[in-house]
Amino acid sequence: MARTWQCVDERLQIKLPEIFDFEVNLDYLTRDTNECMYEVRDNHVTRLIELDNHRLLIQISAEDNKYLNVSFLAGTYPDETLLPKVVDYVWEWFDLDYDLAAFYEMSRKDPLLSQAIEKEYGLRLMGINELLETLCWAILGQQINLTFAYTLKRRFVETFGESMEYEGKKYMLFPSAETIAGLTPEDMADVKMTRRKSEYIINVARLIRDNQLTKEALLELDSLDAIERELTKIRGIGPWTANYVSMRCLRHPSSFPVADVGLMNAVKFGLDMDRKPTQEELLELSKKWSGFESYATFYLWRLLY
DNA sequence: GACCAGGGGTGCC
DNA sequence: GGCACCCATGGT
Repeated sequence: MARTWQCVDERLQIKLPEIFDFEVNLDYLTRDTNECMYEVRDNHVTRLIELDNHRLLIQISAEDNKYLNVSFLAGTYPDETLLPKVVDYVWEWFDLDYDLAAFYEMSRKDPLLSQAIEKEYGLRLMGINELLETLCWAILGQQINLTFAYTLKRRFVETFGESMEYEGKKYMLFPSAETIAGLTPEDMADVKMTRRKSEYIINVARLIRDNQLTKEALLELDSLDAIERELTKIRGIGPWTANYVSMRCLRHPSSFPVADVGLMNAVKFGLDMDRKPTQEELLELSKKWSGFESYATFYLWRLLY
């Protein structure tokens, strides 16, 4: 979709696609109060990003769900040449390319998805633009409850990430591949993730630092199977993590983390079952969602909130 | 104090 | 290739 935007008084105004609800998306962003990568307050979201070695503190709000407005805080208004990249960043983060109408049309035939859509109308699959951050988040979150996962991420980011202060608040950048690649599991002991996870994360950071693993190369692959094969070669990345990453970062439409406990619980809740569905049952269900599995998963997760 | 958590590796057969 | 077992800590 064409990206229509303009710059007015040092503020970017980005034209939104037809189906979009900013408040619903902000609700998603506040799913855990311990989130450390951005701050949601007074109907806007503020975060620190880095583009071409420039740090920008951006604040995003919406205008009638017709435009997103992006302003730059702390004197970080960039050179004009960087503005299109800010638009790209925001566009990707909010997944504004996705054809929500097509997903909704498919979902209306499915009672389970229909209830999720009614609850979350206008939600887009809020992503994680950086491959390293997505992989670290997925790995550290394996097999622990989400609340604890957010605590681990916060400790990790606050210990090893850089930040910018503005009006008494600290805005964090995720630690760089170089930084993480230089760590040892001992360095990460205070973060209190398992030693194994520390090893996985350091290894992934080294692959990314050395350009052996890039988002661009993964995006070149022609199928979800190929992405899964490539990612699961890496220690600590199994089918769940590969699908999670392809969903949140690579934006593949058909990612489906079948082993996901949250997804199982959501389906159990949505179908009023007295037990969690098995992976086989989930796969059977997902046949109806072919081509839309990523959004189906994302919307179903929201049933639990 | 048990049971579970947005899994994955390893070793055994 | 399927299965049991381990990781290891915190939330409920």
